[in-house]
Amino acid sequence: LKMLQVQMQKLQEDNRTIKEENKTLHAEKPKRKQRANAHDELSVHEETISIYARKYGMMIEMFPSSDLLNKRLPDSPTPFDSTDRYATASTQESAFLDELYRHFPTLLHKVMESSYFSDLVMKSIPDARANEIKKLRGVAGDIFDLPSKYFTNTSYDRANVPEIQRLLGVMSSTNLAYKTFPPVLFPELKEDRSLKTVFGNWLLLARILKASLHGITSLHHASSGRGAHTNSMKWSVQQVMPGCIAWAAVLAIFLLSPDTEFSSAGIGKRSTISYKDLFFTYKKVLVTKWKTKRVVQIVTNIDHYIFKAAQLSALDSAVHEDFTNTIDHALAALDMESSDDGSETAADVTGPGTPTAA
DNA sequence: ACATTACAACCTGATTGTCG
DNA sequence: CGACAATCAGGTTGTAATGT
Repeated sequence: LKMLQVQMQKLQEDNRTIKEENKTLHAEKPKRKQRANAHDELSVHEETISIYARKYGMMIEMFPSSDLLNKRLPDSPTPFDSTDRYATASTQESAFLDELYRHFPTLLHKVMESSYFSDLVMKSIPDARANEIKKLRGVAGDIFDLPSKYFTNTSYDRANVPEIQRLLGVMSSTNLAYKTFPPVLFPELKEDRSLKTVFGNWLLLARILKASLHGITSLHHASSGRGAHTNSMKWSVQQVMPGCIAWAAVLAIFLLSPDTEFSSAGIGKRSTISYKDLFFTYKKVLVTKWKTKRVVQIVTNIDHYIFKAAQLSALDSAVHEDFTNTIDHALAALDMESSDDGSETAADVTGPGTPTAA
């Protein structure tokens, strides 16, 4: 009897502590309810924010830091496309905010300091990206002109495929040293230390962007006009921006890498590639060189491939490529016409603006 | 120190929605 | 209705917290 009493006492004690614990747990639960209420107030904007966040993640910034999203726009911000954007940490932040506030419509500006906004943006970006990656994996074979089996199975041993090693400039599968500017970014895979021709393989980048913006079927035949809205319609995109070219370059490398998933932290688990750093570097190069002849040329090519060629009548892909070659050559000949504002930054005006071979 | 559980991030297949 | 893309729900995987 004594033993039972002792046991009973102990059980009661346990029960009390459990009840206490339960109380604190319940005390924390209402927070979620409150959040749900706050959610209701702001939820009118949910869809709008989500759409713009998805676009933002692809066209502007792949890896925004969540605390910067809540900052107020400075009175006289550094313009997002200013060449001295990257001069100091504070100009970078200022330009980031300038770009952020230009991207999201004025209607949303008052909501942008809430954590509801940043949470939603931070959730939407990887979500949208996963969607694009899935689409791209299906057509990666066509994009790279390689067997599609390399890409459809995420854990295919890409590290040991010689063609892919060549694209990434990796010598052996054991020594995994990835470059910031791998050969795949250069025309005819010819690396150029001075970076004069970087992003010169515009066709690859254009294919990636076209598949993402106009749907994967747009790669093979001109859209027949029916079907659901594509990203480009929902976002009303008419031209490419530095951010999305960098986005395409990063995704090209990711698709070739042995990584099986694209973490939102921006580091490849297997490859240890820092996609975040790559994106930052690529965007920086593109923003600071945006007005140079070479970059203007590349951007014009990409814009034509994605936005002009898409509207022309149905052509099968072989004819289609001949056609883009023609455009390419014509543009190379006309060169100056494509950059009517003409102002080039001091650096990188050398070189005869050779046409990029396709 | 190791095993287990809980949870979040991500991917995928299935479903839903939209257009001509 | 057919074709297509967006979205949802469920499964998988990696990881931090917790238990043994």
